[in-house]
Amino acid sequence: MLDREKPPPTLAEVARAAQVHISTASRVLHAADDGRRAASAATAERIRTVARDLGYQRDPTALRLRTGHSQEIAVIVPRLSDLVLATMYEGLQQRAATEGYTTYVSNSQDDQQLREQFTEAALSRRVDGFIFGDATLDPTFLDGLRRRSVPVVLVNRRSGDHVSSTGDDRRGGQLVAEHFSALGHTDCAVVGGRPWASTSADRGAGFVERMAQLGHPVPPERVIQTGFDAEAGATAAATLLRSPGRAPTAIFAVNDFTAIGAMGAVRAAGREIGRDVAVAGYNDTPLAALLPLPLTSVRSPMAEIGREAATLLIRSLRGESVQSRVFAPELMVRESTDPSGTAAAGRTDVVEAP
Amino acid sequence: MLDREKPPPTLAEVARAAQVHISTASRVLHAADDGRRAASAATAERIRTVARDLGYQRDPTALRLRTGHSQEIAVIVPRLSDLVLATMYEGLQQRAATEGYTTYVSNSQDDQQLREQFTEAALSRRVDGFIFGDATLDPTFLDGLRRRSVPVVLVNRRSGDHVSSTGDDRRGGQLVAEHFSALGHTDCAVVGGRPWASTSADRGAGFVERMAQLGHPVPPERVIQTGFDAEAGATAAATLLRSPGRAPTAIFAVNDFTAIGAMGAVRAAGREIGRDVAVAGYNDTPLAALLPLPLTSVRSPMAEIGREAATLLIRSLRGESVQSRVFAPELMVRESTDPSGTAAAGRTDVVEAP
DNA sequence: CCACGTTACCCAATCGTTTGGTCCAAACGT
DNA sequence: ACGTTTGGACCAAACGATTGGGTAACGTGG
Repeated sequence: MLDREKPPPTLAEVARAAQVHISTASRVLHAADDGRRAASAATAERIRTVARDLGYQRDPTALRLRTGHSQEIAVIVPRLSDLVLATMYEGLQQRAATEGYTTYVSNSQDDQQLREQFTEAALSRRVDGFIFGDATLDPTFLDGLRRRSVPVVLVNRRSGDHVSSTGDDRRGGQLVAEHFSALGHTDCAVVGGRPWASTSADRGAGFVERMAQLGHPVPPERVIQTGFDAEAGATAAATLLRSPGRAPTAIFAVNDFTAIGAMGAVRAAGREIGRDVAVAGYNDTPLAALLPLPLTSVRSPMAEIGREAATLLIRSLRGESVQSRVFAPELMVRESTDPSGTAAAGRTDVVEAP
Repeated sequence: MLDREKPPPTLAEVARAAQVHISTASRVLHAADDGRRAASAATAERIRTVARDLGYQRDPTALRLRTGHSQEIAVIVPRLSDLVLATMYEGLQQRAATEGYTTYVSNSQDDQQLREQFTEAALSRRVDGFIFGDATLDPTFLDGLRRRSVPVVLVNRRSGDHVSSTGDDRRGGQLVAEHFSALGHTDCAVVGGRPWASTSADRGAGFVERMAQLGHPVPPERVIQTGFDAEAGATAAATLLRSPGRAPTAIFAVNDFTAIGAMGAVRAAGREIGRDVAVAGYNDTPLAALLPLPLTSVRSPMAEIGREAATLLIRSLRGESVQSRVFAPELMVRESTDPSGTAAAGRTDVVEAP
């Protein structure tokens, strides 16, 4: 119970109260050098009780100044109001906290200038390492940090050969392709995302590649990358639906928000979702299952991906060598692609990834 | 450009290079005492150029140790994956950053034990102040912090007489009541929220109170408080729709996520949203307008509310006296309550709050 | 009785800043 | 011409911890 009125007790006060030297108290309370040089059992116990009684808590600021380690991790994400990143951050923050690290987070909005600005600011605050959730496929910026030997781990998006914790996006795209194909769709489209984000790029590539293998190639003009929000999905889908020639019968949106936008556009065009046009999303956000028309989506373990990112960074801060982790996705089939529940033989719930 | 290989230059190195005493350099570079005791113009300029050339950046850790101010703000929210809180946090973090404060955030999940745990942890890290986004109407916990003279500001939810930055939730509920009443609904219900959260309590109270004034009282069993997520909205709405007697013709969900859940339940019950049952939400999240069936919702300036919370706390840290801010809401009418656009005379967009 | 290894401590330097105190010289007022 | 102010700069003591380097006291084997 710290009180702001009178400042918290210092190590010196504890030492005085226990009638020992401050250094002895330090060694006893935080036996860094495995207690070899600590005090006798009796003295140690006395120091500990005094510390407890006084409510002593080591001042982290002084510790940092002395040791040079801030025990802080900077996290940079495109937007925290993106549920996917927020969830990953929750997992990451929780893991970091249990390992004694505190995290603090900034939104780069996928803007290179803001990204650099936050990075330099964090560096000047002497953070121990970084977790980037906003990496681009072009690793130039990250390579620069590596050259300055700044510890970095990526989350959600991969880039170059930097260590990352991600879902298997290519596989996720393939799962959707297999599902669409099984439902008999031969004329498909991909909406949303950005070419420089590995998530959407890999999801799209996996989808297109598998579709081609299955004999139904997706022409380039059927891949419309407009962004990650609902609005992006709406405009892309609207474009597809009024394109010359046959409109697609199935749309793969690279995340649930673009999927929701796409569903809106489908409905606005007077088509029925699921029946006329199938729509699938990605990430299986909590909303997907609860939408007025439940959305088929690829589930990736977002919190787990976040936790792993924190673990990877902390281990690499300890000098261990670490390598990227990739998490397997699952396809969750729902009415937006399969209104009558035919594909999964009457089931509308989990379909395991192979 | 800091490099992790060789440690960044210290003030002492700058002073040596500029041939002045370290204290002179300190005063010149960070004129705390309004420059009265600083150096001559020539010396000052010399020190500044040397500092720039060496890439000097003041070590925040040493600063904190010396001054006792951490320049840090702890933020505690129920869940960062809740878009509303995430958006407020974005605004708050941004404002804090421009004022030279860094923020760090934890999820309490509305659990009192976690809340206390995070608070004590932050206190032991010597944060300068707190912003709580998870306050309960019962101010006991916050009163305790005040007694220990810990600077606190609330965001989103109010509590007791603690300083807060919130939307005018009561007024928002009234707006929805007026809208429903104008559409001819006499039989309404409220779903979602928790009795101990001022947001949902005030929204519900404002709605019920105005509805009664307008001659259509809402019976207590028509107010079902189940939580804040989509699932909560779905179960509450399902209960209402299969209740004995007449089912309500209009549902006010205390936020957009519960509204989405409620819409799902309405559809699952075979009723048409907007025509058979009107549904309104709260917060006007970006999704609301882009749903397959656009959702009527009360807009509150979330980012602005967050920014103001940061401003209030920082000003109170500076010793200024501050008071709570309440932001006016606007009703955004869309198809989920008004499918043909009659109410707003053909318009489906903004209706200003009076 | 002495040399020596242990045990159980204490001492003091150090991390990078800020800031009240001191001091000298130049400027100033009368 | 002589005290008094003041601008400009230096000195050194903090802030709260860690940690390598002493050093008494004590037991023990030769």
